[in-house]
Parts: sequence; C-alpha cells; structure tokens
Amino acid sequence: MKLSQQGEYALRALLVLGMNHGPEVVRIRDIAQQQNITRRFLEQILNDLKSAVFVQSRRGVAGGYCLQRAPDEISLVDIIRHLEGPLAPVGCVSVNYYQRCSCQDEAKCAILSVMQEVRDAIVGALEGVTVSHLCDRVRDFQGPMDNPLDYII
Amino acid sequence: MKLSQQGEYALRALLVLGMNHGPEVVRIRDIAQQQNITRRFLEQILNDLKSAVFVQSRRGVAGGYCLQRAPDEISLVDIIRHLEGPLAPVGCVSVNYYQRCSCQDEAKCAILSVMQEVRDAIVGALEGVTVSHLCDRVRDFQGPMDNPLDYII
DNA sequence: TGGATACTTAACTAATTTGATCGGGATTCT
DNA sequence: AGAATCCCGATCAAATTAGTTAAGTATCCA
Repeated sequence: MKLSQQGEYALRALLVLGMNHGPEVVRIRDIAQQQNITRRFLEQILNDLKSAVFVQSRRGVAGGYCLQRAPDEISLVDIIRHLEGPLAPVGCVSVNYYQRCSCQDEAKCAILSVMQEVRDAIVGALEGVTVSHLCDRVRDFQGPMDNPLDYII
Repeated sequence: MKLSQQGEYALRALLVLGMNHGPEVVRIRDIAQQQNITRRFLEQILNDLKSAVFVQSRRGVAGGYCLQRAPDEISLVDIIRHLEGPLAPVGCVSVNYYQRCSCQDEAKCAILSVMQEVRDAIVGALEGVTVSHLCDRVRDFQGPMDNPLDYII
C-alpha cells in the first residue's frame, strides 16, 4: 500500500474539511493555497471524493466543499481503498480487490500466507481511524486556534 | 508497500533456492519453467538479487544459482526493501528511504503519524520472517517430497 | 582447443500509471 | 446580467513496470 501524491492531497483536503466541519463550506482555492496544491489538480481530486460520497459541494458564488458525513463516520480505510485500490501488497490476498495470482495453488502458497499477514497488519493499523481522529491529533499537536485554515495539516 | 510482479518472482525464486539449499546449484531455466516466468526476465531478477548479495551464481556447464547465505539469515524485510524500496506508505515516514514531504511541519502532521503506524505494522508483520520460515510453511502445507523443484511455491 | 552450456550486461520497447494542465460549461448569489 | 465557484472531459509529459533483444563472458568436457 503506497500512498500516491493524489492520495496524500486527498487526505489533507479531507482533514482541512474535517477541521472546518460545520455549516460553512470551504473553497477549493483556499485549500489549494493553504496546502500548496495546484487548484486544478485539487478540483479533480475533490470531484473524485465527491463521487465517492466523502464530500459534498455547493456551486456558485458562496460555493465550496464540505464533508458529506460527520468526521467520525469517515474512515481512513474507506478513503484509501477508494483512492488507491487494494491495501494488500498482492492482489491474491486482497479482500475487496481480489485477483487470482500465478501461483499453482493458493491454499499452499507460502508467499501468499505471509502477504496475508501484512495485509491484516495494514488494515489493523488503519481501521477505526477516522477523519475525526485525525482532527483530534492535529489539535493535540497544536494549541487552540481561531481559524481552522490556520492549522498545520 | 505493493509487491510488483518482479518482486513476487524474486520471492518465488528465492523460495525455490531455499527449498533446494545445499551444495548444488539450480539453473535459471528450471526455476523459470517451474514458476512460469520467462527465462530472460528471471535472469534479470536473479542478477539483481546477486548484486544485492542474496544469491550466488556459478557459470558454465554445471552452472546455476544458490542462496548466498543460509535461508534463516535471509530476511523478507531486507529482500522487499531492496526490491521495492520503502515499506512505508509515504516517504516521510520511511526509515531507510526517508524523503521530506510537502507538509508544513512533520512534527505536527497528523497524516504522517497515522502512516507511521501503518509502516510499523508492515515492518512488524515482515521482520523476523526469513526464507527459512517460508520453506517451513511450504513443507507444512505439503507432505515430504523427493525433488525440491516439485514443491508448489 | 573447440563447442556446448549457462550466466552477464546493457540497451531497448510497449503499455500503464501518475501527476498534472487546459478549456470551456453549469450554477448560484447579488 | 455578471462575477464567483464548482464541473467535466480531453490531453499530455514523465515515470514506472514488465518484459525483450542481442551480444557478450566464464566454465566444463571431450
């Protein structure tokens, strides 16, 4: 499971939206500026996150993005699986993106059995972690602040 | 940490050599045939494994490859790190391939801190697993056999 | 010594993925 | 109406991946 640049940007954007959770909406431009991501690229990413129902948008003059669900209902496992595909190091041990591999007999494949353990370890580390938890960490790392966009994310 | 085709082939080849550990040497061609890898590609892979001192070769008529060290001294972590680069999902939490990321302050980066945990989980699942352990698993999965090349790997 | 066998090395290629960029269209607020 | 903002599809260059090709070099044996 390697996180692509796009994946990292997505997580950062979601975290900004998490810190800013409320009735208000955040503009792409603001996230892009603060996180140093090109606006166009971030548009694309947020669009993708929208189609996956992680975020919601409002168009027009006072438009922008916000989380679709509460921060504690958005799990990192789900986000990463959506963005990056399988968490497993090899397709044949992926639960959600299973792909037959070229070994002769999966039941007797020693490599598969190790990779299974790696996969479980990764899932174990990610499952249960939500955007809300990330926000908590950010707040732990830093003192209280006025503007959510000021947080280092 | 995603395992490439090349990485999988490398592990399989090492496992074959592990099962065949002894004074004798195994020909590329035999490994390639048994594991259904093109000979040329496997040549390349074994060559790489040789330059990383995992395997050893003998040229000429009775030539072939064997492990450089004892199977229980060759760790999967080392192999995978050599073949695939960082185990960590993002460069900024990689111990052996560290790369500064674009976040403002790593000490306060919530995403980094989660990824750190993922990395540790992956390392935890892999460290301590050696080629010898893989061989044990293969033998557990299957009964005893005469020819190591007959094992399903 | 010559030829067969097997590893060695470097360069090349085709397909896919990644990380964007671009232009213009659709919506909403004032 | 017009400015601000999101929406969407096409395009593109660089990097990576999975091989392939071709010309070696070393070793052994008859």
